[in-house]
Amino acid sequence: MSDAVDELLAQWARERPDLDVWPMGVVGRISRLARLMERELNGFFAARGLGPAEFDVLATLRRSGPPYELTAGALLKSSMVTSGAITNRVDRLEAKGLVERLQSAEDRRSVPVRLTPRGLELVDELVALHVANEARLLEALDRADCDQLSGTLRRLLESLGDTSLGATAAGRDQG
Amino acid sequence: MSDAVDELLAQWARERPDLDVWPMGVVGRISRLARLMERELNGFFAARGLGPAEFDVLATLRRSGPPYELTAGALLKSSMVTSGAITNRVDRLEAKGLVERLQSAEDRRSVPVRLTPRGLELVDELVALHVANEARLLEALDRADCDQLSGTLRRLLESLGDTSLGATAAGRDQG
DNA sequence: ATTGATAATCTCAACGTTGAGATACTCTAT
DNA sequence: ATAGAGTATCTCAACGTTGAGATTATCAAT
Repeated sequence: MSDAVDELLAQWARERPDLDVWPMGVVGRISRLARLMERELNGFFAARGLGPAEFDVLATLRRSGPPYELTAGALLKSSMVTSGAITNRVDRLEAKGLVERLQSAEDRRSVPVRLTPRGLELVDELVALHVANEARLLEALDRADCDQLSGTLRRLLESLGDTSLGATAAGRDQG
Repeated sequence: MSDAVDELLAQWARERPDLDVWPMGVVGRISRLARLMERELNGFFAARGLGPAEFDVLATLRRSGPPYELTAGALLKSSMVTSGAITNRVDRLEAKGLVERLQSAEDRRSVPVRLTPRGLELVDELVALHVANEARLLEALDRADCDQLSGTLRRLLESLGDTSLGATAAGRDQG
C-alpha cells in the first residue's frame, strides 16, 4: 500500500533524481498525521463546546493534582505557545466558568489559575472520552506497534530537546 | 531516558489511576514533534524570505514536472488547507515574482499557476537545502529506524484515509 | 437557446496565535 | 532606603487560516 507521501516521494524521484529526499518520508508523515489528528480532535472538542487548546489548559490543571491550580507562567511553560495565547485561553475558559483567576499571596505578579468545580467535573468526564477517541485513531496499529512507535518518537523528541514539560514546553493536544 | 510526554503520562497515572492513557503517548508525541519540526522549518525558510506554506506551493509546482503549472484547485487538493489560504499564498508568491497566474484557454473558471524562471531556480536551490535540514532533524535515528518509522506512520495515514495527494489533500511541510 | 445544477476561484469577516512592548511587582546590592 | 535588574502577566497590532458566501463560468437537459 502507499499513502500520499509515497506519491510525493515518487514525484521528486522523477523530477530530481539527483536528490535523495527520503527525510521527507519521515518529516512529511509526522506533519500530515499531526494535521489529520488535530482535525479529528477539533471535531471531538467542538462538539462539546471547547477547542483543543482550551482542553489542553483544563487537562494541564487537572493532571497537576489538587488544588488543580497553576500560575499563568506554569501553564505557559507546559503549552508550547506564547504568553498572549495563554492569556486568551484563560480568558475564554474563565468566561465559560471552567477556571478562575486568583490572587497570589506571595507574589502579586503571578496569577494562579484554578479549575472551578464545573471545570474539574468537565475535564474528568472529557479525558476518558478523549483517550478513547485517540485510541480509535490508532486502531490500525496493535499495541506492540504503538509501543515501538512511541519509543522511536521519544528518541527523536529527546534529541530535539523536548525533555521536560516545565523546562522546555509541552505541546497542545497531548491530553 | 524520558521526554516531556513521559512526564505527562506519569502525571495522569498518578491523578487518574483508573484510566490507561497510553494513546496520549503516541498522539502527543506526533503532535509535539510536528510542532517542534515546524518551528525548525519556519526558521529555515524565514531566513530565506519565505514561509513553509509558500515553499509548499513552490515545491508542489516543481515536483509536478514541466511546465511547472497547476490550477489553483489542484494546489488546493494537495495542500490540506482551504481555498482562501491558497488564494493568499499564491498572492504572496505572485507579489514576489516566484509564480504567475495564467488564463486558462479551455476553462476560464480555473486559474493555472506557474513557476516563473526565478521561482523554478529558487525552489531547485532550496529543496536540496531543505532536505539536508530535515535530515539534520532526524540525526538521532539511523536509516533503519527511519524506514521502520515511515512504515508505521504510513499504515496510520492509510487508515485515516490519506491515500492520495489529489484525492484527499496533502499537508504542508512535506517538501 | 435557455434554465438549472455544478464547478473553480476569490472575498471577507471572524478566529487564534505571535511577538514586541507595556505594566506591575520583586529581588539584589549597595 | 533605593536604584536597577529581573520576573510575571497582559496588551495589541499584524499575520495566516477558516469557512461561508459571492462571482463567474461550464455542462446537461430540454
